[in-house]
Amino acid sequence: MSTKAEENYLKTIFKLSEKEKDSVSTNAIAEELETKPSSVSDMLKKLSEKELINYVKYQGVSLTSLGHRLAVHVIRKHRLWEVFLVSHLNFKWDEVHDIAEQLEHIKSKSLVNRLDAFLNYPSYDPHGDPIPNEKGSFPKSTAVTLNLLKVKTSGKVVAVERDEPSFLNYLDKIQVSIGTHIEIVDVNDFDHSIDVKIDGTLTHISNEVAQNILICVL
Amino acid sequence: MSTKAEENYLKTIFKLSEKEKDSVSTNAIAEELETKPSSVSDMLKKLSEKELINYVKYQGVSLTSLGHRLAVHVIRKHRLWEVFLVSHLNFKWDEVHDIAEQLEHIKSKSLVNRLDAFLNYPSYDPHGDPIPNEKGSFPKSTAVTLNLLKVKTSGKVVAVERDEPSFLNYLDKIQVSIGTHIEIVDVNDFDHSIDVKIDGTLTHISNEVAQNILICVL
DNA sequence: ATATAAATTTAGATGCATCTAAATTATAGT
DNA sequence: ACTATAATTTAGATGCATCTAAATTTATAT
Repeated sequence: MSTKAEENYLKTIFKLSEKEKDSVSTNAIAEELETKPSSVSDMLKKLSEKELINYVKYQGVSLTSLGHRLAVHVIRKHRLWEVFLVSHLNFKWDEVHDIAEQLEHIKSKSLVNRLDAFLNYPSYDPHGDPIPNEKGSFPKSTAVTLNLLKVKTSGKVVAVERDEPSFLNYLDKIQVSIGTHIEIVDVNDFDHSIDVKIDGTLTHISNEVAQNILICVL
Repeated sequence: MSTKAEENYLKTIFKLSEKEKDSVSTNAIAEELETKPSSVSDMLKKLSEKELINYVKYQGVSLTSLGHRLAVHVIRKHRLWEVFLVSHLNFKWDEVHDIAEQLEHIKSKSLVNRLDAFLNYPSYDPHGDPIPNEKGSFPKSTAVTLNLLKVKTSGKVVAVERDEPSFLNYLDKIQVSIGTHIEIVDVNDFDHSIDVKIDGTLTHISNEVAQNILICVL
């Protein structure tokens, strides 16, 4: 049986593995989990003994297939609970992350799958993140981040890559949500910020924000 | 902030306080929580320092008003989640206790109250146990345990006092559920077992089982 | 009233998850 | 190739929740 801390480490390693090529570094994990590298070392040793990660000292880590399965299962639970909180308890999309962080660790063979059925097998959570099915496979998506689009192209927001209320509240303010249509009007070569048209109104968006908005080009 | 273990101790002390007159003993808590009396002593010291219980060494404990509030709040969460599991996720009444034991520890200012609203402010959980409202007050009930009824009296099952699947499955088998009408046909003076009529069919019930079925006399 | 039994607490240990400080290993620049 | 710096690991400590074994207090029974 896995502890809450172990599950959080696996989730983090999974997340970092998507960006970084092969192996994930101790420091990267420490930063993501807001803990000390020495604590990470301790935990990596334990996860390695449980055969949840491949770990060679000083060389970084990767998930074993067992670890990968567990990580995906925790992510599945997190995202399904987020759907429940938003669609049935009327939470806003910036309020659900912290609660889902707790709910994702509830252990029950049937709870997740019944919740999934109750919610009608959703494919995406309120932030547009894909929800793996019971077998662990994710729905396919061909989205690109907003900062990569060329002038005059346009598309629909399908997901955002950050959960912090500060980010989500900013999106609310500039009227960006899942499904919003965005057109690139101009790209600033200096700071890579962009001018976009959202619902007919012109808005200026920094590169950092654009990097965290996923677009499906039409 | 209270830990899971602390909350479980408070819940247990609350439960035992209902039966026992004034104070609850260390051994009683240990037995209920399936732990050692020495572990209980340790925890009582901590709960006392946090002013959640009144504790005098060797004299047993009682909840302070702060401890009482916290215990009732955890019970509220437990019972609301049970309602959700049965009425929306189609769990059976013998399957929900263990999951609710985990869900009751989720911390969020608004989650409980939103769940309460979503469920339409239920007054009783699937086992007939009263659900305290946001302020902590329980719905009134005038029920008595089945073993106390006289021959020829009858009433409706309003609650059961145990959560174990073995007990609940037995009730399912003899067709007893919340709302079932029961009539006392005969009382056996020797072992205090009773003959009852349930839905027209005669059934023999042991005193121990009868002690755990709550009846509202008609 | 006092010995014996029962209940309770203390002392000392364990496992988990974390920390700080120190030691070790890897990496990058010249 | 060598050294400075960065990354990582080890050593040793802390707090939590638990345990066993031993000591202490309370209750009981003659």
